[in-house]
Amino acid sequence: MLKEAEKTFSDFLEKKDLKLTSQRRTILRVAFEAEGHFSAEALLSLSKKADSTISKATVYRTLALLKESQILEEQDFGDGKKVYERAQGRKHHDHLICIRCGKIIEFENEPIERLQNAEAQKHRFKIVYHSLKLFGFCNSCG
Amino acid sequence: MLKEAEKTFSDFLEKKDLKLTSQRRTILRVAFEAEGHFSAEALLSLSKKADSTISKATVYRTLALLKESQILEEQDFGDGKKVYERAQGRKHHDHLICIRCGKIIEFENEPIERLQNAEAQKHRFKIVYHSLKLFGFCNSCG
DNA sequence: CTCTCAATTGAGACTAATTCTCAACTAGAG
DNA sequence: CTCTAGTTGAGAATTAGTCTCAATTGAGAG
Ligand SMILES: [Zn+2]
Ligand SMILES: [Zn+2]
Ligand SMILES: [Zn+2]
Ligand SMILES: [Zn+2]
Repeated sequence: MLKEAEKTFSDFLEKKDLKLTSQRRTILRVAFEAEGHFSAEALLSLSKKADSTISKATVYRTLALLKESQILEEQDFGDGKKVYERAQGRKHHDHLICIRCGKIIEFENEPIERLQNAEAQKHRFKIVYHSLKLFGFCNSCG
Repeated sequence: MLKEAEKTFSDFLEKKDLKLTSQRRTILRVAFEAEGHFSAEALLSLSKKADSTISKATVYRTLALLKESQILEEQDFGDGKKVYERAQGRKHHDHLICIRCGKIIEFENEPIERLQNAEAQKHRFKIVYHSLKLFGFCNSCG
């Protein structure tokens, strides 16, 4: 999993004449070890544990590259900071977000995806990406 | 339309022991005259034309109240600032957003709404609100 | 291995949307 | 009219994210 992502990332960087630095390598690895959805701030803090000299600017810059290479995906759950999650090698999914406890539930729903495409077609619109978020109360917070 | 909203707003304020001030009245009226999706900044600028003493803080505070009373709905189309649109008296809809020209297309899709509810039920989750945004290229930007 | 240089980095300044503070002001009940 | 809790404007504060720039480094050429 990580190996594949490293390959994807180095190919991506090479294609853009960018360099695979030790900082970029570290941040990618740390992002892969992080579970679920993590913020830039959390990634910075975890990355510093592996290499205390890694800076905020580099984490943000690297996140942009990981997003562009589709290794990570950016999500905005509406709490003022963006979060990221692994995308490469995973199926697309959407989210249920509990507005009381913050719990995130992921789901895959092919029929919805198909209807979204049909709706876009109706407007002669080409979807590049989409975001479906259902906010409310989870089972425990109901 | 505006009359109904004024009634909703004054009832809402009364129920919360808040006052219907001239600033709040002005901002509500200006929001109703504004077409489509507008930012807090745009609403401030329009409100100042009606009453030059209205401040940024009051616009933000009033927007929060209009949102809470469900007269307006807040949207985040991902360009760094939130936008608002009339909600009272309108049907729920979701959005197609062109990532080249910024055009917003609204659509209503009952089957998708039903599938969302079914998906939530599957997780014993109570939806309070949701957001479905399809980003891509519109007809003209294709 | 060394040279070279464009790409990269860390530190911290900066940006911009939104929120907060507080003293002066006012809606509206009585 | 009076009283007072709620409201206001001005600008400071907050904060996620971006930018600047001098020093550093990856990696291809020799
Ligand atoms: Zn989806
Ligand atoms: Zn997810
Ligand atoms: Zn919807
Ligand atoms: Zn809309």
